[in-house]
Amino acid sequence: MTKQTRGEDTRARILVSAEQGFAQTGYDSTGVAEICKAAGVSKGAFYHHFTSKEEVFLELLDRWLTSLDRQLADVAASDGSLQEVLDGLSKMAPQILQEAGGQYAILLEFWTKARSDPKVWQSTVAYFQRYREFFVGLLANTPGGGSMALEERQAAAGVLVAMIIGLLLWGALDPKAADWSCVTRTGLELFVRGWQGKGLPSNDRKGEQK
Amino acid sequence: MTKQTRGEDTRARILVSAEQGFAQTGYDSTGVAEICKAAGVSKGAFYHHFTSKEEVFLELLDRWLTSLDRQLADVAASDGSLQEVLDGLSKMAPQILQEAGGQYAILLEFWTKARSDPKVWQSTVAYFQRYREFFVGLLANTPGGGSMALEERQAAAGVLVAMIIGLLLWGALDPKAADWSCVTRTGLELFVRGWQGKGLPSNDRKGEQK
DNA sequence: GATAAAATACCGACTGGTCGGTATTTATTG
DNA sequence: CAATAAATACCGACCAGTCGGTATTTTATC
Repeated sequence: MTKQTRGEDTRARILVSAEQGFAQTGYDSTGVAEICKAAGVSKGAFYHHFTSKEEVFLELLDRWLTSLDRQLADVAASDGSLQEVLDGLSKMAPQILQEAGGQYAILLEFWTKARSDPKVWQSTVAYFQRYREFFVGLLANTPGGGSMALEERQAAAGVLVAMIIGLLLWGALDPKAADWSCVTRTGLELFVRGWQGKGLPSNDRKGEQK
Repeated sequence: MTKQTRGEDTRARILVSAEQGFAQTGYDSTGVAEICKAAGVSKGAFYHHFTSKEEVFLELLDRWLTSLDRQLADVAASDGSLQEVLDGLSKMAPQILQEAGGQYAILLEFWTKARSDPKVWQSTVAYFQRYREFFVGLLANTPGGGSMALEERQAAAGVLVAMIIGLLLWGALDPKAADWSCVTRTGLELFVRGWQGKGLPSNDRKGEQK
């Protein structure tokens, strides 16, 4: 093993162990010593590759966001309709939510730390927004969606993102509380139906009561 | 001031300061000394009234859940329809979300700590479920809702709760990102429309009518 | 291609400071 | 003079980060 690859390997092992630690017990309660032990590496090696524990965290966040961007770009490039994209999301759901119980639990850590760390906050909030804007664009392509006021589309897109956030959080916290992929599918279905019925003034103003 | 009232006052001040601290900077980064200082109280007083920092946290959680139960009971007792209840929620939203940026930020702390503390986890998860079950009951009272399979109602109720969770989290994290009461209203509207259109195979299969 | 020099990867004992919690003392009330 | 409430000084565990030193690989020189 050449020197360089060895170094890269060590670095990678540290990142993996840190991610596991953060995901399982949180940033604060995961000590550097612990990470090192799990990675089979000394503290010296740790601080050889990273200047601080926080730097490790930020790199993990960065990697996560990058992969997210890639996924988003993929979906956006496919140029599908709302229905298609949400169907796609539906299909991705089981896999993502599967991981949510395990590795994706680090999501919670990102959101938690966003409160105290401005850098993390900015990144976190920014990708919420990015997702929302993405959906705003999508909604404009639905029948009647183009004529909708921007605010309405923004609000609806916000709802969608909030729903996804909620599902991820709840799913990560309590994977066995429900069949999450089923709930996700239902949520997206309801959303689409609600949105498509929005133009029509039918059932809302006077219609039902019970 | 009698001895007893003095004690109660001290105790209350500690709780308030602790809540503020936890909400603003999180459980871990809020030291006991800090809480005491904010409350204008000594460490001795703190440990006179509480056996540990964690006990304070659990009491705050307990109070929060109790008040939540009360609200839930109120709404349930009113025996309203889905529409009415969600309208009620819509009206409560501005107030709650107002506080979300400030005091309700402690919600995040509860959810965070739920990951590492089994007690907190149990409580947290339990009230998610309780809320969901509440909505399941409500959904049964909608036109056509009674005939719906239990799983469908559960999934839909889960969606609703997830949406609310997402809105609270996002709203607490970034109060200025949107007009949250508007987004909430939109979300509930979309949900109701989506749910009421659910029985009918209308919009997506073939034509449309109601 | 041998050898010296430099750079890189790594080790682990140690430190400085933080923080939850305790022990002891002092004040206040009934 | 009890007994409760509150203040102060202090302890010990823990932990992020440091530092002096070693081992291994690469580069330079002849």
